[in-house]
Amino acid sequence: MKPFPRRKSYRDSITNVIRRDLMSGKFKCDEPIREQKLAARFGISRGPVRDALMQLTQEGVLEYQPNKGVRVSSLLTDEERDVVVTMRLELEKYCLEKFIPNASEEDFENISVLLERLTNACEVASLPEVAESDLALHRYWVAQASPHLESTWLGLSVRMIMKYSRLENYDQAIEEHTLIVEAVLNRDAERAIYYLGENIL
Amino acid sequence: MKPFPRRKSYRDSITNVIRRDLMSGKFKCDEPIREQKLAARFGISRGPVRDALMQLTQEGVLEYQPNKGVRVSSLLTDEERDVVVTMRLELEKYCLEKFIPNASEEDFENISVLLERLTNACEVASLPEVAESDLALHRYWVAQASPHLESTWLGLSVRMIMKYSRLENYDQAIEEHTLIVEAVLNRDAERAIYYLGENIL
DNA sequence: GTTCGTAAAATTGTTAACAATTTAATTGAC
DNA sequence: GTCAATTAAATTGTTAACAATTTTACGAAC
Repeated sequence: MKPFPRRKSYRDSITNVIRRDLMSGKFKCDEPIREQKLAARFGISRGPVRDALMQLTQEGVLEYQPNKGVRVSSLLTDEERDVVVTMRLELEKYCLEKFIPNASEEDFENISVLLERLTNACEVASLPEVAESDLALHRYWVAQASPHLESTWLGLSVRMIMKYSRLENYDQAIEEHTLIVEAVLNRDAERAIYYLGENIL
Repeated sequence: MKPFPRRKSYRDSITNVIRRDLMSGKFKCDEPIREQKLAARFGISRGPVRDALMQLTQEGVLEYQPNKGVRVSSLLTDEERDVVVTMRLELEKYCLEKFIPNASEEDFENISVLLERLTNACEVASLPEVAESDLALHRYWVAQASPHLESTWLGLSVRMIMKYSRLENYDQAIEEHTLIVEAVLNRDAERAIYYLGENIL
């Protein structure tokens, strides 16, 4: 019943928490999500919880039925996942191309930090942490290059990860992201995009 | 102040109404959207209005700032629109390929009706109606082929239309969609996809 | 025991009141 | 008159109560 720590708005905070739970498989597939339960867990009322659930529904992670609430969205088919991967790649390629030439030293600094966070998470082999820091790294250049398309990107990426996460191979994840980031730091867009293509599939 | 007609949930109804207003340019760009005003207009409370605004935010049509509400989202750049077009095309191609072989007679019937609705709207030259029936037609095979990705598709499509709508050329719209639908009715996926590519750009 | 209908419980949908925050207006000093 | 600080208004954020709907539990009839 302890009140949830409030950074900005409940909405964003609990959306992130629930999304992380979903990505790390804390809920079974097709399991219904109860507003009351979450509200109690976070020590707040149902209002913000509804907001969060609705946002995740729009991201495609949850499925909504009127008067019946939301359930964990059934996973994409292999074909659908392929389409999603292609779309995400298309979008993220554009973002990298746009981002790299204009990136500042501060950007590089931030990216390095994010890469290190990912590396640490991989070494501890904590799936939720890995998934989150993986997304956070990619998200950085997406947000910088095209804030308009950030939420579109997020929806694609989360669903990609939920289908079957290659994140199990932690060493490979470190390797791949290190290569991408190195290319970015050298402002070598072509190579960065090449390694991105290797990473996302 | 008359109460809004309720088909299923307020949420969906007013989301559609507001989206239509946005697509037909009823709100200026960057104009703030006031919850109270909309609630009064629909004769309901702020709750469902908030839901609708949030959904449209996730679609990318509105922009949200904590404690400041939502504004009409500034339009995509030309580059961003190109990316969105590519993504939508990728997604819709997949849906057509999936849909056409399995389509039933009832599907064909529904599609014919939707095409006729679009044609009528074009002849009356009513922009909101054209935009809506255009989306409704495409949406049909997307929903049939991949309900999982329907909301993703909708987000892309609405933003595409908002950027600059080629819908002004009504005769061309009729022509293009007639060709697509004809190909669909003949179960000719290849041709349907070809004309789709001509239509979406 | 099964099946149907009915009542109870649980859950979501909506509302109105209140709290917190932001924005606008007012006042005062200079 | 300009600018800053303070106050008032407007707006969003949150909550709790109530309404509507769905799900579950319970019996009665057969």
